[in-house]
Amino acid sequence: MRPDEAARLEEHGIKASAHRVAIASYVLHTDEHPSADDVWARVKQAFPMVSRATIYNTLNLFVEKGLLRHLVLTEGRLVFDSNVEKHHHFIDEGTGQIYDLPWDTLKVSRVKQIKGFDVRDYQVLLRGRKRGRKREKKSDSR
Amino acid sequence: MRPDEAARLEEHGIKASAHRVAIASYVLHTDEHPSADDVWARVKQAFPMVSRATIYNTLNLFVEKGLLRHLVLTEGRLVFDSNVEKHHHFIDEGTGQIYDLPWDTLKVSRVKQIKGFDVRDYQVLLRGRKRGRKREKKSDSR
DNA sequence: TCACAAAAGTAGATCTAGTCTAAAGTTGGA
DNA sequence: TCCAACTTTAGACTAGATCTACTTTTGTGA
Repeated sequence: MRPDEAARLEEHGIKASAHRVAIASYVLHTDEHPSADDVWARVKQAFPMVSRATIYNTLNLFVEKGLLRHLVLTEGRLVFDSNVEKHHHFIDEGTGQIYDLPWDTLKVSRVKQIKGFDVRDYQVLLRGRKRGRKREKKSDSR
Repeated sequence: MRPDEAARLEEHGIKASAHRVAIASYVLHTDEHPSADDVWARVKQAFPMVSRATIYNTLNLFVEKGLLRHLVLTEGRLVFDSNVEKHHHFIDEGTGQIYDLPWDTLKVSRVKQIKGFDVRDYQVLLRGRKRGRKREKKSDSR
C-alpha cells in the first residue's frame, strides 16, 4: 500500500477512509481493467468484511471525481480503467482481456470535419488476438 | 412487411417462420439500434403473443447468421445494428442515441503497424452531441 | 472529554437484462 | 397420416448493479 494514496484521494476531494485507501491502492495502480466484482474479490483478501455496496459506492465515487474511467466494452460487465488519459483499447477476443494502446499508436484523421456532430471525445476500439505468449504481467506497479 | 423478407432469411440459412419474419421486418430495416426489449415492444404491437425468449432467440440467431451485429456501447444494454458493413459509431451523450458514421468519414492510420496484436476488426467510437434539431427520422425504409 | 451531526459502511432486498428449461405447438417429408 | 426436428412458450433462474434503511465511524466544537 502506497503511503501517498490517502493524499491522492484528498487531492480529488475524497475523504480517505481505510476502505477507500484499500480500494484505491489496487484499482488505481492496475492495468487489468477490473470489474467491480474483481475489485471486491481483491480487496476482500485484505479486508474480508468489506461489503459489495461499498465497493460499488467507492468505484462510482472515484469515477465521479475523475480518478477512474469506466468502460462498457464487453458484454455484461462494466469495467474500470485507471488510465484516465486519452488512449485506445484493444480487446482480445479469445481471453476477453482489454489492453490499453497509447494515444499516438494510431492516428485518426478528419474527426474535426464530421458534420452535424460535436465530438467531445473519441477512441479507436480494436478487436483481435494478442500475439505470442499470454501476458506475463504480474505486479500492480506502474 | 416486405415480400422479400422470408427469402432473405432463407438465403442465410434461417427457416422463415411468421415470428422471425415479423422480427426481421423491423430489426433489419431500422437504424435505431434497438435493444432486445425495444424489439419486443415493437413486435408485440403486431403479434401480442410473442414471447421474450423468442425475441432473444431470434436476435441471437440473426447475429450468428450474419444478418445483424450486436454492439456493447452503452451501459446495461446490448444493442443490435442492422448495418453489418464496417462503420463507426457516434453516441449522443444527451440522448443516448447511437448514430452510424460511414466507414470513409474517418481515416485511421497505422493500424497495420501495431506490434504484438492481430487486429481482426476496428472502429472509431465517438461521443458528444448531435448538433441542431433532434433527429427527424421516421420510417424504417433504408 | 463528550455529544452529536455528517459521512461512511453494512446486509440484504430489489431491479433489470439476459439465459435456461421443460413442455407444447408447428412443420414438412416419408 | 405419422413422426422427428424445429420453433415457440411461460416462467424460473442468474448475474451485475443499485437501492434502502439501518449501524458505525469520524471529527468538530463546547
